[in-house]
Amino acid sequence: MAQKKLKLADLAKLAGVSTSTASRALNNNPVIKHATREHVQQLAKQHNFSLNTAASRLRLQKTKVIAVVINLDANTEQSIDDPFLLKVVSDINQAVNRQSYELLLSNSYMAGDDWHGYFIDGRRADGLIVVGQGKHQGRIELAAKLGAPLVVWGDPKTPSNYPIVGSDNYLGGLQATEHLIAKGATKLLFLGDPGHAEISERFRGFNAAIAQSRALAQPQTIKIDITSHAAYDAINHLLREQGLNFDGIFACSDMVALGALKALKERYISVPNDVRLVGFDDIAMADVSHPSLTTIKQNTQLAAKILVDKLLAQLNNEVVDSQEIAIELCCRQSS
Amino acid sequence: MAQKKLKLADLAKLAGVSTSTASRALNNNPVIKHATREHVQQLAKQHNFSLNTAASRLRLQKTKVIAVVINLDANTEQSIDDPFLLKVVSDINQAVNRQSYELLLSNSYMAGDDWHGYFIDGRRADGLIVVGQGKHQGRIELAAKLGAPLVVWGDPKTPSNYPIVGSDNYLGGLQATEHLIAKGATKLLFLGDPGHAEISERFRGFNAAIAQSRALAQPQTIKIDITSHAAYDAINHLLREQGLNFDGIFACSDMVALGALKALKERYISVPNDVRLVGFDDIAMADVSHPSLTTIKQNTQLAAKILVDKLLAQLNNEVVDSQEIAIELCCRQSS
DNA sequence: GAGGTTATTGCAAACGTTTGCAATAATTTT
DNA sequence: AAAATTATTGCAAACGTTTGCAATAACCTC
Repeated sequence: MAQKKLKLADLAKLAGVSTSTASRALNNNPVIKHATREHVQQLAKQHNFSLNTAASRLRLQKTKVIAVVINLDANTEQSIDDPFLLKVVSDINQAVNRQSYELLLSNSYMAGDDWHGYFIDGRRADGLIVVGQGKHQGRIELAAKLGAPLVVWGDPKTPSNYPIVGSDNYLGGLQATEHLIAKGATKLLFLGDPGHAEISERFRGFNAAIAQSRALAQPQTIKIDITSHAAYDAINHLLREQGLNFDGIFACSDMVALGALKALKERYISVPNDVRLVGFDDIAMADVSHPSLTTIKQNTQLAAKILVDKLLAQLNNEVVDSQEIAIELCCRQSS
Repeated sequence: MAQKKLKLADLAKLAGVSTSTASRALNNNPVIKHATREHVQQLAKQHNFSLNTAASRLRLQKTKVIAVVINLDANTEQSIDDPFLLKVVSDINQAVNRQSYELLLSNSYMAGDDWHGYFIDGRRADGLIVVGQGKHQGRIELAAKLGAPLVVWGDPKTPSNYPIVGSDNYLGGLQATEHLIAKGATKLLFLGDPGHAEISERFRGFNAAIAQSRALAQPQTIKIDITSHAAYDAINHLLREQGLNFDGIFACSDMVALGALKALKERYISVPNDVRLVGFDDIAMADVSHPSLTTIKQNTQLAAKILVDKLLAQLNNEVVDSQEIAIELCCRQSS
């Protein structure tokens, strides 16, 4: 029970070698004789020895930690509870671990405004992954300018002094809308908040698809918070005020789509017969919903891997660029 | 741009005081004259100074970090993607931050089997919150025995040498089932995996409710992985083989319930008219689904706060017990 | 078997804080 | 105004690693 913590010097004494040798043995330094290395390592295992990372980090000046900052606008309802964001974090966690780094989960509450100071100078992490571009990029820009190794999940088309990884939102919006049109929709509705960088790209794709096509009614745009609740309310409101004056919805996220779907089903408006509906993200619920949701799938697993790779490349002093991840239309029952 | 990192000694020199004084000034040590403290702090702000946490942790022998370990059985499909678990993690994150601790997100992949060694001896964290009791408690028990400050999200009724915080699963199962019966269900079906500690309690409640009641058919139990997909398959299989031989389902989680719901809706079985359905958790989707899902709400926010409080109490050498969190029946359209 | 190489180990310094104790400066008491 | 007290500050050690360099041990070569 809770015996005194073994330090490297103790382990070395047990093995009958110096601390330096023990250190090198544990780190598989090839300069150490095979036999002694084995001996030390076996002893370490036997006594459940673990290095003091605080000391190690101090000495090495690196932490083997990557901080993930959830960067949400204070004035939006889209929260850390958003299933898609959580999925992104979870995938990043896996990717980080696979590179044997650890993940410090953080948010602006803890980190304040000077992320470089807090994480990098403070030696809390070697680099930052920022999830969520937000509407204002000030803090990210600042951290990047101060030299923080950093990579952002967001809209890759945004000009920036830091690399951004994210889906091809424009193409996603375009394909989603083309799909709606192909399925016969003529009166289109966009549901989302074009104030967000990523969503504005989806919106651009939406408009481009409509411009390409002929004989379509003027599309409607409803600006709402990116939550299912806001979508539900918005659709209810629209139906109440103006009746069913649309036959195709491109929702900026699956949660938004599902909120809209609920409002439609409650009024016995058939999806996809009366209204075709396409979402964005491909969260788990898209497939479980009934009707299942046609959506633009974001490959978060691949994105997570690329985010981490790009961050590690920066730690390695390489220069890296923004990158777009291919999206994929998942055609299901709602369209 | 990326100038040399300021260390405390440098800041002290700037302020014209010794390192000790600077240190005390930054830590608001009352022994320091008010004027000098202000001076040092203002200088620190001005130069974006941050303490090197590695050095600080080494000296103080504590990290101000809490590790959260996602503890899932290797052989189950329920994954880190489970929306409910992610919600729990997210709520813990908030609670941890509110106590000005940081959150190290981890899993068995990184931590190996000796959590005490890895996190505590390794000075990666001051304490552990284990999310998910799993089917086997070996690693948790071991860590606790070795003296790791630790608290578990799981089934509080499980006898253990460590505190467990979780919902009153028995009562939840009981109330859910009583509700199904009150709504007229007579042929009940339990959907889940009683091998899990928490779910076995829900199952016990399910059976108790049935035992209390008269004139009910023998209930069915289908053992499945805790995923919507498994539930969907199971219900489909059951309907195909035996037809509709139940009129009430208690699903062990909302994801399971939603999977079941989809299978039912695809065969035009009315929920709640033909089959009443109750889930567990109250994830965001429960409300968005159509029909919306009656469920047993787990108060994850409160639970997170309690988990953190109990952990900090342990760090303070207090002895803490397991604790049950009250659940609440959320009656919606599916029943 | 002496001289030269090479393989293996150990010494000691450094990473940047915090803090007990001693030292000094400021204030009060007599 | 000297002595006694108290309020501030500084010195130096310690936290536990890692690593450049020097030292030793082992092996070759002729």
